[in-house]
Amino acid sequence: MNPEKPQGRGQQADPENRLERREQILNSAQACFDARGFHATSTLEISKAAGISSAGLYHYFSSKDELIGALIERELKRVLSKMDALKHADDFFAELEDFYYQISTEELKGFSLGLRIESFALATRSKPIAKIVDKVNTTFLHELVQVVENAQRLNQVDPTLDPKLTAAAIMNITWGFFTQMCRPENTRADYLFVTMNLLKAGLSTKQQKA
Amino acid sequence: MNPEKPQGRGQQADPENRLERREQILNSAQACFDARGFHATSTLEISKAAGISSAGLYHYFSSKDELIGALIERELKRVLSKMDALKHADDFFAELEDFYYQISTEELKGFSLGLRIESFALATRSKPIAKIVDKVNTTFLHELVQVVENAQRLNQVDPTLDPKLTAAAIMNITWGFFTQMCRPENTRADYLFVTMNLLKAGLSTKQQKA
Amino acid sequence: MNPEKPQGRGQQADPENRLERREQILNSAQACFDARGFHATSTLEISKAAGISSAGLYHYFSSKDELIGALIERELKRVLSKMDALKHADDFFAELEDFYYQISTEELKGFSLGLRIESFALATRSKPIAKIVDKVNTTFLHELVQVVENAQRLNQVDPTLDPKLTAAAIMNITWGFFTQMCRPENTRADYLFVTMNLLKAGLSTKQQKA
Amino acid sequence: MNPEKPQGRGQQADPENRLERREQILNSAQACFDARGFHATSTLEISKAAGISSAGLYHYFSSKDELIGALIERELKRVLSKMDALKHADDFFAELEDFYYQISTEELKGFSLGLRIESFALATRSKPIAKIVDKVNTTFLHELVQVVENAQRLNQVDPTLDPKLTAAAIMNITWGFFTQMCRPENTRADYLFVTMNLLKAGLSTKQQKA
DNA sequence: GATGAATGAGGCTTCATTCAT
DNA sequence: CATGAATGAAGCCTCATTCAT
Repeated sequence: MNPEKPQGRGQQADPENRLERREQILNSAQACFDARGFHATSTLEISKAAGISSAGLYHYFSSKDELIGALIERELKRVLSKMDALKHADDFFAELEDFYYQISTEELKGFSLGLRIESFALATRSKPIAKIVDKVNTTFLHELVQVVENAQRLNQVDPTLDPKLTAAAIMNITWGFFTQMCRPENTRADYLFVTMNLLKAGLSTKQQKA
Repeated sequence: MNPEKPQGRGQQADPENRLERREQILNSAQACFDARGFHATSTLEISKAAGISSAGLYHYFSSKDELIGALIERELKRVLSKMDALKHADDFFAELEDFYYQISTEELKGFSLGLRIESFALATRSKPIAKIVDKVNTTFLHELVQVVENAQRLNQVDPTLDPKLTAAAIMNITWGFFTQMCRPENTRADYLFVTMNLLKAGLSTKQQKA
Repeated sequence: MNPEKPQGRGQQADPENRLERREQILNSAQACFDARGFHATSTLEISKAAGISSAGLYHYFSSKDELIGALIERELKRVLSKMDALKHADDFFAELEDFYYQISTEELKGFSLGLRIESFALATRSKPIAKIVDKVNTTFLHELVQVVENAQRLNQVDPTLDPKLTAAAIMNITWGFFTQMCRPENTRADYLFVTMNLLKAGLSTKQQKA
Repeated sequence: MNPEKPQGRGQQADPENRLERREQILNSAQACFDARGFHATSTLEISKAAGISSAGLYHYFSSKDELIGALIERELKRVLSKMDALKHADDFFAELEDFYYQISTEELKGFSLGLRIESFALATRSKPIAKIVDKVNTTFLHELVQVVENAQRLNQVDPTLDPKLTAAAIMNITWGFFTQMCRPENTRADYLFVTMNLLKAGLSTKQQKA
């Protein structure tokens, strides 16, 4: 209203601006959570990191839990975007390995592995978070089904396998990999190798009868 | 007065008594943690559940973290004791499936799966807990190696496989299973099936060359 | 509603207000400490006396120790302000006697003598407090040097004396006086007399050679 | 009673033994207090250092405050014993300087200077401790009077001075010295020099009219 | 929309002391 | 006399959230 105070890029009720700010806050929050975990990070820390007042946070998120939920959901989108490559992969197993590799080195710039596990743990205790985590998992699983079907079309994954169960198998082993990668004593190379071996042995089209 | 309950104030010349009491506290604590998680359970709750004063807790554990650590360690022992069956199994895969089955139904009367995941998450944030979790994992892995070697001797697991990497593969998939079982939407039967299939396909002795 | 008391919740755009509130808290804290000592006064007592919640205290001071430190520092300023009179005194010894008199009757409205001694005792045990107490002492000593130099210029204090050592002597005897005044059985008049005599005998310009 | 359990040097109701044990406890307590101060030292620490149970402590002292009181009183005796040398000194000022020197280097093996100040501070807050500290001071002052009278007899201290007031002056300056010595930034040599100078100037027999 | 102040509730821990044995 | 266990009371501090401006 006051032309003398345009405050940066405008701060009016511009709805786009609002979303942008929200995103910034999520970024700051993610950095804090990554560093110290959900529980150990206070809303004050987050607001400071985001450059707002602690009350300001509540204009964008109605509670800390909501913020965490939003973060988990956003993270899903980020991961899903990486799945297109998988869905249209020519070499399914190679692409999958690359996917694991990226996630475990956090090249995805998303959640740290620790936060991923923490989300799961949190879901055990908080209904709202549980809802979101479940939704994320369902979506992810659903995508995996498509990935599997594509790989079956290419005859890289055994076409006789049930796509849903196969997706579940991948999900299973993927989370196992995440879990193990959380402990720094575990060597990534080894676990990546082992993980892929298991998947190849279990899923790939058997060629012995040719 | 009641020789079965020499508790209350005063000295129990019996050093065994102390350990027993400690164990009782661990039990109460486990129940609380199982119900509400590590973070949401207060030391006051635990002490109440254990029938002591809040201060009394600190005669047995020097901090909440130590208590949690002791619990995690105790849990390891419980699980390890179940591994003897695995080590001397005649039918490795059948026994393993039973092991998973038990753990996922908590027939082991140990940690809930949620707590297992929570331990992992906690380890990411707390050095002391990390130490204990790592120790637990190392021990568990070490036992798995022996389990694998036995299964190889029986020619049920492919003898050409490296025992250590194979144990890691089992570890990986086991934790994946735990993780998935934490979400009630996931059907145990399905995941158990999928998990076992993956392991059988990946590890069992190939007979195609006969 | 009352423009004189814009307190309560909400933002006081006035940054001065914050300092004022801080000062109020310091006043309340000082009263409590004076009455019961540093250790025996709880943060709750202080906050009640200041009319805030226990948590509110921590908006102004990050810990009880910091509060104590701030108090000690503030006290220094109060005392220093009284030293101008000394620095520009026409009759050094008379002015000094008055200074002692004031301090020992707490006309300075500052720390009670007990608190002064307690600060010293605390400094022996707490590094942060030690730092502040040392700074206070150094400043005080430094001022005393100037006081001495002025008195030497007036030929009331022997000009051949080393100003620094002389200041130390005054410091020494001053603290001795404080200490003794803490015990109510000691008569102020006597000790004031004794203290001044010692100082006069030790410091004043010798005239016997005239 | 049981000849099989003579427990070291006998533990029967031997009253002498009791006193010995008490003394041992006082020693341990003093060490703890010296290291951490009265407040920061817990009765548990003391009992551990003394090699008794925490309940055992209460067989010898009815409370922590009583223990502290006993310690302060014991300390007085130790210091008093060092005053004989002063009372019969040939060279009063030299002997006094030595006395200061010893105390400030803790060659007396008694209280640290910090504890001395702390005692004073404590006396401001606790009636029972106040009583003891006052008694200690009175006794000490009384002894000083005799010391002064002796020095006057030797014509080293001006015989026209009132012995009581003179003793008070020494007391004053002594405590000032103690206080300053508590802060490590203050050089002992300087303060010792200054202290002695002040005393000599203020108290010694004036010879200018000879 | 934004803020700094304020807070109720609660968390973990410590301590001096007592009691039954 | 000696002890280990037990505890009530309290202490300091933190946090998610709200309110007045």
